[in-house]
Amino acid sequence: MKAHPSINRGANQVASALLDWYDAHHRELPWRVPPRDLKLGVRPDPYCIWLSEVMLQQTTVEAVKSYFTAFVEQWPDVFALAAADNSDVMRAWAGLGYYSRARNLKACAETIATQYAGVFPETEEQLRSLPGIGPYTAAAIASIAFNRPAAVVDGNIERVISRLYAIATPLPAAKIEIKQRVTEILPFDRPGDFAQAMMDLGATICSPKRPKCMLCPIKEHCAALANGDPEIYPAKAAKKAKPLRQGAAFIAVRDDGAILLRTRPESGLLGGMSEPPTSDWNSRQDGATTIEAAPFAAEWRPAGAIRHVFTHFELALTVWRADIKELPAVPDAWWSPPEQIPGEALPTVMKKAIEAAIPGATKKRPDRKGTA
DNA sequence: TAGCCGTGGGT
DNA sequence: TACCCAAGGCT
Repeated sequence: MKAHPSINRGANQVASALLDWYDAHHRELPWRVPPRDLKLGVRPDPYCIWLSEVMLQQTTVEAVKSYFTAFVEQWPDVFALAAADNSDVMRAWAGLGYYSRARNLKACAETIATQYAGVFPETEEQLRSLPGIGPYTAAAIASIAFNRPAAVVDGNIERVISRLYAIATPLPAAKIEIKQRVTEILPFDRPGDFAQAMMDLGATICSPKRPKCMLCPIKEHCAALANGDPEIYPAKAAKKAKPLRQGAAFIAVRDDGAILLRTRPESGLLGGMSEPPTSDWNSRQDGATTIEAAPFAAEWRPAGAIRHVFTHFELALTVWRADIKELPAVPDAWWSPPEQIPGEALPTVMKKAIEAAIPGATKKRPDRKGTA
């Protein structure tokens, strides 16, 4: 048999050992076709691979599972998703975070349906041109869905490779060298399984803290382990402190328990999601008087305070409540009845604010008549 | 290039 | 508690 096309023998040994480990120890995931089924000729559904990869961007596997299952059930293929209402997609995505992903997901589905006749392109270059698909996701879809030899580099693989070769250059500058190393050891017969094997290894063995090196299938090749301290890789630049922003949220409650909601602007923080009226989040440092930002005059009463940590700042919201009898006209807002509130496109921070004023209001609960 | 963009779980 | 981190993309 001809030698493997990889450049050096050590690289071949890494890929071979990793694939053997993957065959025996891979994770079972709702969107994954396991190696035993691939060998029987089962092909992954590109729609499911794409959907899962977008959901998994900066998001844990455990958080994604239930969302993925719900999405596939509600929208079984790219045509169904392309035909969906934007508001339904945002509601289904609520709680998963990074909401531009949901907007790009819908836009991508529409492009695939109309410009690609519902068939996903197979090359990295074509995939990369679609909304919400960057370098990582394009390579992941090309390799996992279409078994093309693409160099997949995510956070797991950055960690595995930087340890394997003891790369001292801090991220993100090290990404170029890391991608080159992945390209060198990429096995051309099973690129999809190789990418998933690297990610499983990073998630279960080559973890950020206290890696389980004794269980690692490629420990014999690991320069960081040989040097004595794998945990110091990957090197990263220092992080900046998060500023604190303050504001107020106004929970207007109708006689029947409905609350007033509005839609946030399409772009920016929590873009396109729903919320109770809020002040701006930098107007004053004293939350006690932000009542001036209320959407209309009423008997606003203090109803608590919440804090929420975003990626680049922390937010402290003073929550106000008013029980409304004569309904004021508020442009671009609507009254959401109690049974609809749990299904609204409410980000977690807004659910916290509502809960502060009306405990239990955002929780889904079984029908009382049916569970007596 | 670096800031913006969520959330929940682990330590 | 405070910090880190997760199958990143966009501007």
